[in-house]
Amino acid sequence: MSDYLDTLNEPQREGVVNTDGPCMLIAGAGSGKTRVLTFRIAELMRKGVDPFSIMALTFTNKASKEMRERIEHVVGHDARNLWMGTFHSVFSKILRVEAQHLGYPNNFTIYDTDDAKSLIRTIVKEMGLDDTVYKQNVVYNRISAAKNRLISWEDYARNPELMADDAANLRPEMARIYKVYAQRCFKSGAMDFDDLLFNTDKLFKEHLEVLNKYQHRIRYVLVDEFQDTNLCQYYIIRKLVSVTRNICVVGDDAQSIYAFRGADISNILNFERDYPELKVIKLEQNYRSTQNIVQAANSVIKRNKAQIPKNVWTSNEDGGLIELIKAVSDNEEGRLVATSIFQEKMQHQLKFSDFVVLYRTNSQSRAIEESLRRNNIKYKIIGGLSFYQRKEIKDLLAYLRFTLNQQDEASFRRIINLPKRGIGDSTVDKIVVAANDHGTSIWEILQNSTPFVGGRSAGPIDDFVSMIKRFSVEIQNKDAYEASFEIAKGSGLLKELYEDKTVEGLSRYENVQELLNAIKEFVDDPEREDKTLNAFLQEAALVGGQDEDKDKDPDKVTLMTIHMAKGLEFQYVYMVGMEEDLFPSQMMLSSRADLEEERRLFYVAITRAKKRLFLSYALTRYRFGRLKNCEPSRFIDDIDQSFMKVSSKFSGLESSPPPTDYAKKLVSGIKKTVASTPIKKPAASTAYKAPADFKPSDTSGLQEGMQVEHPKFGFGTVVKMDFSGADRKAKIEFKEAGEKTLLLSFAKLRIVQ
DNA sequence: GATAGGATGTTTTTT
DNA sequence: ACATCCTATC
Repeated sequence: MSDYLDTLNEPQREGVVNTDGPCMLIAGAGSGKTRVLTFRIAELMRKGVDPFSIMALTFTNKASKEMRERIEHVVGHDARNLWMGTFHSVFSKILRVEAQHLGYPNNFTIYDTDDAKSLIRTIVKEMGLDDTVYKQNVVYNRISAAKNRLISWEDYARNPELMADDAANLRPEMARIYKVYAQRCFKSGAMDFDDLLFNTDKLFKEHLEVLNKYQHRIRYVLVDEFQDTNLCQYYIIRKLVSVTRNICVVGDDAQSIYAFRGADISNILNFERDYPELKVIKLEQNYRSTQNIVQAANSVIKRNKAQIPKNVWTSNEDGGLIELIKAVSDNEEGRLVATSIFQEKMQHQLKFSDFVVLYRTNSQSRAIEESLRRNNIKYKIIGGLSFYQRKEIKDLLAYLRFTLNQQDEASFRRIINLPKRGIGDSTVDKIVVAANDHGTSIWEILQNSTPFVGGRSAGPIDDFVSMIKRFSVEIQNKDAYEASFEIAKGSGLLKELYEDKTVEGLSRYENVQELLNAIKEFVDDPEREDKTLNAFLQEAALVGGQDEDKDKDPDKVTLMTIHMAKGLEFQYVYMVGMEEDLFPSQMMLSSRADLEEERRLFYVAITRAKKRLFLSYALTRYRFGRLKNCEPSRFIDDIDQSFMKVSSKFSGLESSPPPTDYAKKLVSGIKKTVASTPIKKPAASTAYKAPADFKPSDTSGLQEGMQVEHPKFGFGTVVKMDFSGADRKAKIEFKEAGEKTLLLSFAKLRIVQ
């Protein structure tokens, strides 16, 4: 534990050793900032600082988990006593203890973005407003931005600037929606993600004795990815450290890519104003990338105006030049990337896992996936829906939440008619309106619903109420797992999913089982103190549920958006879709600030690469179902051209080029015209006749990319194998019948090749 | 009150 | 292209 200082360079060492007073570490890409942060915490503990008085805040669960592990590696078991976690989880823990000061119950519910948006939608409808003007996304973002800037609904309504802005944008009722939304959340005993921070600030502002308690309890605060903090987060930490002034923030203004969700880069740019005695340390040596990559990245970022001057350098080798790949179409782009990956892998004896394909938008993954599949290159996609966002999971969680908190309107709306029990939307609206009119709660109305709803609904409502009451008893008498299991059964959710024998239904059933397993694991975890269902729900709400990588084959090419790649590194990086309007996104062209954020995003993409970087663009691309002509991105020109070369072997102009997709499209277009009547899919599936000698093959060795024949659907290609559940599934793209997901234990498949 | 088919609106993402 | 949401219909 004593020798870690020897492994650091001078600025890193300074960042570790100067533990007291305000400190800002400006950490260039690949400069080892996480190491500094972990060693700094270790150093504090070595000096005898109680881990209970150190708070380390991150933005993602992944980052906090990683940091905790690294610290534990250095200081051992004591690390678990640190206040360490995401902003949201750390402050929701404080709020759970102090909720009563704000008039909230201790078991308040946490609304995720979906819950919040659907509540907003019902409110907009209820107020009789035009939901094409007051779109849920627009309203949500507006309210969220207000909370991030510490503007309460009261402040909002009396802020002339905001009101004028809303009036100018023809949405004058925004302030009223904010007000109703805030009140409804409060009445529901619920906080959305922004409330967790907004209310923490409110708590500290309005209850100085509480603030004082935490100011003395927490002596050191460290913030990772400081460039991503919003005003609200900054105010909270500033209040917390105002006694000790022991605040250390780490960040890189060049990698600030989250302004769209409230991150305020001025926090980092103006930090010194609040702390004149600030010690600024710059970590400028890059240990990750080659000379060419580091310098190319520098040449890009220097085109931005708003930034802290720094000089990122490396002593690494020059490395290969950055290659530019031109393609005729998005499909050809995919193919060229796949070919290049294959060649580079062979030539340099690399693993698939050394490669990443980055894109600006998720929709770009399709063309890439297809070509990787065709070339038998294994890949995985990071991102998309997380476990806790699936409908069936949210449904069961809503039952659990409502059983614990019967004021929760969002959960109530979700489960009242699920499974179908004859209580429709109009009845639900009547109940909610009655509760609001009488100044009472939904639950009160439900228990005596006859005066408010049509006679037909009264019976089912009574049944619902007694069911929830039964569940409440279960929760008091049983542990979280057993109670949840009873609720899943008793509500009819499990039964309904069990009876759905489609592949999707099966996987939904398995997902619910998996949720129950997670609760069991939670209950059985000997390290956990609070094993209540409430604690589980709080945690579940705050983990994005990045599905753990328990993949048995880790050697795969990674596909993801640039945003997801932040903080990661790969030997080879393919940045695809380098086209105007796509990257930079057309929506980011309106202001200089937006374009600069987009350029920082490009900077992040470049600096993920350790050895080689490839950029590619296509001249045509399908977007929103139409073929579009594209121009190369201006960002390509942002790179100092001395670090680049245009790839000639892939330019499609060589002697025997494979037929381009463009050419294929022409051909298929001609065929279509000749056939003149487009064949409808159902007609096609009946047209196929299985040969008389059809014999199903043994499918135990079935793999992605294999060609198969099905007695009903005809010929197809295996697109994806799914081993996650008890039953193996295969997603197959049939030539005539389209894409189907089949259970291998049932499906009769003949392997063609 | 349930359901099927038409209109609609599409960045990025965490909590 | 595609998913989601709303509306017309049973």
